[in-house]
Amino acid sequence: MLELAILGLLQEAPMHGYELRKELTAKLGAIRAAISYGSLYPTLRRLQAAGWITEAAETSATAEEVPALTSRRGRVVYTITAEGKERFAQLIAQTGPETYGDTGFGVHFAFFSRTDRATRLRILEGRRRTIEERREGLRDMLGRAAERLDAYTLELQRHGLEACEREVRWLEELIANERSGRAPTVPDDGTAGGRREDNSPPPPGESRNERP
Amino acid sequence: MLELAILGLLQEAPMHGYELRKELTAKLGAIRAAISYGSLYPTLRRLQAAGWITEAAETSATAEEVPALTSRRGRVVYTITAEGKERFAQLIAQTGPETYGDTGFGVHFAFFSRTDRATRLRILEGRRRTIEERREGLRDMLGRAAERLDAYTLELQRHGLEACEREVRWLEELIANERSGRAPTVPDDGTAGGRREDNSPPPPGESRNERP
DNA sequence: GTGCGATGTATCGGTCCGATACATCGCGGT
DNA sequence: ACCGCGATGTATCGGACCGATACATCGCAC
Repeated sequence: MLELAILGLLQEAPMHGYELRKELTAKLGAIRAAISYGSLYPTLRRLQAAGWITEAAETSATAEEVPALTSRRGRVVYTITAEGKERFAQLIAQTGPETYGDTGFGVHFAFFSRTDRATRLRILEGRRRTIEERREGLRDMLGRAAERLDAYTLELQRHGLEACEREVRWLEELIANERSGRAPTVPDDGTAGGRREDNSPPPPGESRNERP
Repeated sequence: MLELAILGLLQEAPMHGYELRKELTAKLGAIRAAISYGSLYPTLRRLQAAGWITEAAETSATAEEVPALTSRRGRVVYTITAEGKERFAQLIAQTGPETYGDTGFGVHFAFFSRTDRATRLRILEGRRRTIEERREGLRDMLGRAAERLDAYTLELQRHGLEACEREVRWLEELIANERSGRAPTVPDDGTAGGRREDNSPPPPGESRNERP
């Protein structure tokens, strides 16, 4: 999952680790708290070893006049390679069970503007199915097995059930929008008129593989 | 987290691994999908090594007449020890930052009927604070940094923000109920009259440490 | 001039997951 | 009468990710 997210972000611009973490946190803020460096750096190492990204030490730009002298450990800037872009396209298009879990779905969704519409629909529907199953499980629990659980556990289930129902409704809307070829619109937060009409996702057709 | 959940469940009855997993999944169904055996068995081993639980192989009850002959690998039943109960009480009462994360909070909440009221309040308020901070982060993002993000990411944030707002409201209700000494009541699902008036949590005072 | 918070890179131990393997039991289909 | 197959049941292994920790530099406020 981290691999996908990193590849996706580096496609927008080269970055160093710290910056990458901040962008990651911004983009995935709704999903997970913050990515740990204990995950980030080893993953960057792995991606570099695989050839998906290259790392370049940032030197003082002019020349290496004073190399020693408080050996400045410059920032390491990571850049995605052509193979990395291919890898990203492959990862973003392939959907498995983990694509529909909370984290997996969130990461995929965050890169929907780089995903073709067919895949977007596949993912949204898979997610809906997953949540519907979770919802049914909770409903069963609140029905049949209710007397085995204490009041607090029951309340937790109730709250979880409600969250499931809301998410299914949200997904329905997104799916309807996708089918009609529209951008994701805010459902209506009281003030009429959408948020902004530019920066909409690629109108139906292509999406990935615009030239570097 | 798993440690706490296992100790809590075994306090209700001795169980073998498979059963434990099912109960765990039932009790925490609203929080996480299902506990992996790859976590469960190693944790059980660890708990046993620490002396919090004991494991007893289940033999055929009558006698070991036919010991060989398709060596029946009986189920292993785990039982909590007195030290284990102490450990549970300690874990349930101690609150740290991880208590307020999604998983940590869910597990603690699921055992609220074994938690004293002061601790319940502390946890609910800590959780509220955590969610409020997440909410503020999302609001900032949707305000200041909105133009840097694409429409899909924005929509994800919006949905996350709404979830935060709902959870804060839910927590407010729970906190108010705790303060007034009432059990968690269903907010009103249309049909008047509560679900069931028995099995309410311990009225104000004691809660843990009822004799075995 | 000095402390201190933000920036920045990096490792280590530990928790938990997903895939996999293997064995038994009861039941329905043929 | 037999067979398969899904539920029950125990267990391991590699890998992903986290939290704590360490260490160094920069800019700026006091």
